[in-house]
Amino acid sequence: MTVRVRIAPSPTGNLHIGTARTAVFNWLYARHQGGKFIIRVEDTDISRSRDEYTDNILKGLEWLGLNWDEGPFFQSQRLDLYRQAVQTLLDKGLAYRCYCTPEELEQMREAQKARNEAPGYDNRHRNLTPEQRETYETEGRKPVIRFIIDGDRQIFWQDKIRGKMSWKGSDLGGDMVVARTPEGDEPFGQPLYNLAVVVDDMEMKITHVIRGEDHIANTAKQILLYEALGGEIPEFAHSPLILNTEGRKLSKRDGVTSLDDFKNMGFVPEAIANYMMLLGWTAPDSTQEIFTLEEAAKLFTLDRVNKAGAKFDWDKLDWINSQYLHKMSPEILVDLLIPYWQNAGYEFNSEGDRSWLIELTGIIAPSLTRLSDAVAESRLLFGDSIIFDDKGQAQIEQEGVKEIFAAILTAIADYPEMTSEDAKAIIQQVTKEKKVKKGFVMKSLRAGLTGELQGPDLIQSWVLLHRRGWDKTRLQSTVDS
RNA sequence: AGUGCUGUAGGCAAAUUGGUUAAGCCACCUGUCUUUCAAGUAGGCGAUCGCGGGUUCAAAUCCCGUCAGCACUACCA
Repeated sequence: MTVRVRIAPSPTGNLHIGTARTAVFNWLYARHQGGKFIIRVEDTDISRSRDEYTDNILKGLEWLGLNWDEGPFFQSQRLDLYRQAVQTLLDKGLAYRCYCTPEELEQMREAQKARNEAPGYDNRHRNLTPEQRETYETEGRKPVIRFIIDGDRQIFWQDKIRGKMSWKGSDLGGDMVVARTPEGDEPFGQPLYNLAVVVDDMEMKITHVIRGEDHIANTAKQILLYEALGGEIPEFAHSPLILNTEGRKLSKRDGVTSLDDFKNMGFVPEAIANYMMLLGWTAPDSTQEIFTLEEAAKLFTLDRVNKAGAKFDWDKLDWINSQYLHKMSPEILVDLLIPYWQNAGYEFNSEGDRSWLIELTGIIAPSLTRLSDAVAESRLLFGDSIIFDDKGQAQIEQEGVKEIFAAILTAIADYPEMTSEDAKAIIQQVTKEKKVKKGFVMKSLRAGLTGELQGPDLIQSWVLLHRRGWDKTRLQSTVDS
């Protein structure tokens, strides 16, 4: 039997980080098993679904590296299938028309709440007489279709992550709505989520449903639907949720939750995918944490997925991201950095200055945590002028600094092309000549060159500045001041 | 309110399924390197395994009880 799993996003917003994590787990499982990873867009709620979100979700999954084998399929194009299923349920007497109005239902729930009871439908229209039905029809009331849930039924399944699960029918909130109120003259309206999911999973021969634990209650309802429709019940695996710092389910309200947000903050897809898989899963040897999707796929099994929810930890994500940035070659990293520099308005030509930019990338790479850090890390190395911070300013105002700079300016005139060795030699020479400590020269030079007292390696920075003639303009401005 | 799930250091987590001082990573602290910072490297601090009983020579692991957190209870997905 070939394993077939799916990710079923709903296009009611941009790709959410929780959806991305579920997608990662599904992808890893499919690849580990040599199975198929399928995408199905659950857009049955037409009022909330939008094409731009679908686009965003698909692009996001692609960007993460989660290539799929089938789809994307769209539920909105498969409505007939669901309608047939609803009709089947009706024909078999497993579903019925409920004429309750939203107001009546609301009243019922409030009454239940007042009595301190769990809210749920009381199945009041399950056994309507033909006369009652006729009355409602003539009143012009349009029915929803409800699927009968046997309160005495005990539903079991063996969850691949949580083990034995058990649910009682009477705790499912009453007979469930599977089709909405019809808009026009149809016999029933838009089929709903739980039904569509089951119909699709049956039809697409999904073997393993891997999803978040917020779907546990749905599972019991869906199993009943599988039985009613005569489908083979797949395996279920409910992963823990991603929690915010307060320990609640991460939601849009927490601000940064869409994959785009993470992308814009300077995280690379490899790092995000890596962190996502670590949220709940541990490799067999339990010590390795840096994995590409392909590496993890070789080791991924559901029984090593943890059951407890995991709080999202920015520090850890940052660290993982830095690991990827640090081992990336400058030739590749530079292309990721260029947009940030452009955005910052730095002075360069992405083609003409490419080799210079690659060199710059090599210098600042070790200090990058996020791509966006490149702006601050390289700020001191762009432009013919500089801005001094307090410490830098204090340094160049010290006795003898201008003379040192003048000597250096004289020296570099002899070096149209200056190497690191040349730079060191110049420093050595000036130190001797001015009879000062080498540390003083270095510190002053750093201040005169970058305006600050700390930053990337001084020699390398200088060589870089020299190649664009900015060391001369910068030092000269101090000498002239 | 019901139902379900979960509970190991600040965070992520492991523990060959009862057996020596409860792994590892992030964060934090320190040394080292670089005459700067970061990175790297070496080391360190931090947990009476939610709590209370019980079984046992031995329990994070088994049993009973208890508490807490979260999720779900839509004509959303």
